[in-house]
Amino acid sequence: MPTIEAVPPKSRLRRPRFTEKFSLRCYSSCVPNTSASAPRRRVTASDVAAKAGVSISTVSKALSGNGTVRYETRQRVLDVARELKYQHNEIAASLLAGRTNTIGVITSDQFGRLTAPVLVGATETLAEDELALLICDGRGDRIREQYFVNSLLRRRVDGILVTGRGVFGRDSLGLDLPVPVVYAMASSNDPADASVVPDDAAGARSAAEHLLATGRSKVAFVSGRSDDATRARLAATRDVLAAAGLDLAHPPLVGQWSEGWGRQAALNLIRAEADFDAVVCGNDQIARGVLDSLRENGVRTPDDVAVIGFDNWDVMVEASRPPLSSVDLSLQEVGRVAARTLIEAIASGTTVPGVRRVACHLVPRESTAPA
Amino acid sequence: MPTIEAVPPKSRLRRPRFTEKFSLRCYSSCVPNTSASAPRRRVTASDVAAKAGVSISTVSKALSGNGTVRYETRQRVLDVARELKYQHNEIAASLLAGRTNTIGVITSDQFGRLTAPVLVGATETLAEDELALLICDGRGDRIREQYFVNSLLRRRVDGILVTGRGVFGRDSLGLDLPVPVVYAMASSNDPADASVVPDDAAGARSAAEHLLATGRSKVAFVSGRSDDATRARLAATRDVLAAAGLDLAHPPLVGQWSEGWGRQAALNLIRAEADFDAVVCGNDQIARGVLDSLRENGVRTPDDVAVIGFDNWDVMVEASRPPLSSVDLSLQEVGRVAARTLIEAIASGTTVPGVRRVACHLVPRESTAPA
DNA sequence: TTGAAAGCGCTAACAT
DNA sequence: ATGTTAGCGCTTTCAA
Repeated sequence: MPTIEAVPPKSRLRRPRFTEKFSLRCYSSCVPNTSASAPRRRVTASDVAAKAGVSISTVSKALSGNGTVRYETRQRVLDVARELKYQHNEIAASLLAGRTNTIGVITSDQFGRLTAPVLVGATETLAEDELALLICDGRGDRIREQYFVNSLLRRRVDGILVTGRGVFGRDSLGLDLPVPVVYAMASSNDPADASVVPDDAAGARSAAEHLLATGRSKVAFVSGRSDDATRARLAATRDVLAAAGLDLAHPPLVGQWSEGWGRQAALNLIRAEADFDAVVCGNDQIARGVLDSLRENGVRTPDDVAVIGFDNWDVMVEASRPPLSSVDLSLQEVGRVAARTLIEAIASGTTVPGVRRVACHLVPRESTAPA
Repeated sequence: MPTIEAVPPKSRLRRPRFTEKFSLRCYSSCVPNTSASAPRRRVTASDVAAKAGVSISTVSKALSGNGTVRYETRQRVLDVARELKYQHNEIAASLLAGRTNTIGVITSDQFGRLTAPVLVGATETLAEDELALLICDGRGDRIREQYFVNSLLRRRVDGILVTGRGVFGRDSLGLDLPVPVVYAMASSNDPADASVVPDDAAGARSAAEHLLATGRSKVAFVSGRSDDATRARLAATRDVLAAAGLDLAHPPLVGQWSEGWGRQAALNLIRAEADFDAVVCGNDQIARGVLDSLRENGVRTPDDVAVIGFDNWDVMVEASRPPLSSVDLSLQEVGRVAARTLIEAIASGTTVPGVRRVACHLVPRESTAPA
């Protein structure tokens, strides 16, 4: 006979509070919403057991498919569960399993243009494995990050994903964390960490090769503030040119990551009477500025000059005149790879260190059509 | 004497698996990552208790500040906890408290331009109350949404936030959910639900008033595909004009939400030889297209024609020539209000139904400077 | 095939 | 002031 529990639903009027005022902030100091009317009682396995006339453990077995249960019994349990709208309590299960099937994400860039696609890729991959994402916005602030890391660990996440907004190095969250950490679109300065970034250099290489292949040879380079990404792309561009016995048609122009700077840079090139038939730009905004400025100064694209951007940002490439060729950083793929890396680290218990580079791909459009 | 538990750490080599193949999918079918090396054992309150020579409940009291503990005892417990790097297990606490301090978020728009700011505002407000966010990407697909709602409920979230990408109505998630639901930047078709959206009409009104106040009187209207937002803005614009004894200078032009359409629409106005001195645009992209097209056709902004957009999207307003005046939809504030609404609903146990409209604010820039 | 019992890590009455 | 005890909802030996 199953235990029929007639325990009166113990009303929890008051949410337990922590008011830890001492140095060790293990707990959260909590919200002042004490008003609470008792939350609706949820159906538990014991409710199902009672109604189905079996024990709780039989319910567990029937629902999980783990133990051995007679066919009819299982059917009855399933029916009752459905009828009662029973929902498995994953919190309780987590407690026992020592695993929450939850990943913590710390962004440095809220949900910016760079972070968002990474997150989309990651959520997708994690969702396939039924892993949920707990998101925190670290804003690139060490204090906030540390705070959220602790918060995530207290919630017993199985792993942590840190997203950044560039390939440049950032401080490690630390190696002594009890769960694996993977950096996406950011690389940790600590070589023992695992990071996933777009392969900027390869992207720049394919851009330069594309230009050469479509008959250009006098390439100019315009980018935003000098950083790792700009350096890598510039070096790669020069490599490809050098391999063809060429060099840049004009010293690299480095300024802001904006359309305004793109327009200015194009003017500079024109005023300097530089002899160029192609411009590689650090991002799509710069490229668009270059395009506009060239057009307004009587330089035709792609007839006279080819222009290529980075990011393949739909809003920019489509609105450009002509539509802009661009190097897609495959940010969603970066997110997916990071997620898979994390999943594997969790499964294996060890993180394979190092920087993984995800291939970029060139998306040719009219702005680099052969002259 | 405290119970000194010498239980050998039961290694959990295998993650418990569900292979439920029958109709009732209460549980997840799980990931095939069985390889697992045992996750590092975490420090528990009982470890702290043992080392501090007190009982577990004393540890709880000392750490939470709830019971009464002698000063020295508390200090000792705190010291040991810090030394052992004890981290409060919120999963266990949740189980008992019947509350997870976690909110589920279902987006319809991944992390698009509209959803992202809403999310930023919401995360901010929720984080202030130590609430975490579990994010799912519903992609506006009913099946996926339902799936994620169940997933969130199994994880026992305290409430659900649904974000959309417009003020237009959407299907309700249902009213029989055990936790409160709030719709942000989307309004549920069910009047019993709580929704938070930007006050589009008021925004359009302030735009029109701004134009009149700066000496314009012949207003044209260009927007994207006809929807609730467009209708509300158009009606509001007409109201303001009517109140001044005016009407639109040209029938409204409705097309796509793109720069290309903006350029086309401006051409249409010019070719139709419409007599206009201002254009209200449905979003910043359209406005920018209008600006570009006007300039390229010898119409000066703001001298001849004022142009105003919607969204106040930094990338667009700053790159426009001249910088674009725009109605900011206050999306972060929408997110914040939605979060607060949800927090209150959770605290009170009842959701106050209805649509809350958040004020928009006009950001005037050069494109509407007095002629 | 099923159920009783122990326990995941914590909290909260109730003793002492 | 501290400890004992009884759970929260679930899984999982182990016995029956």
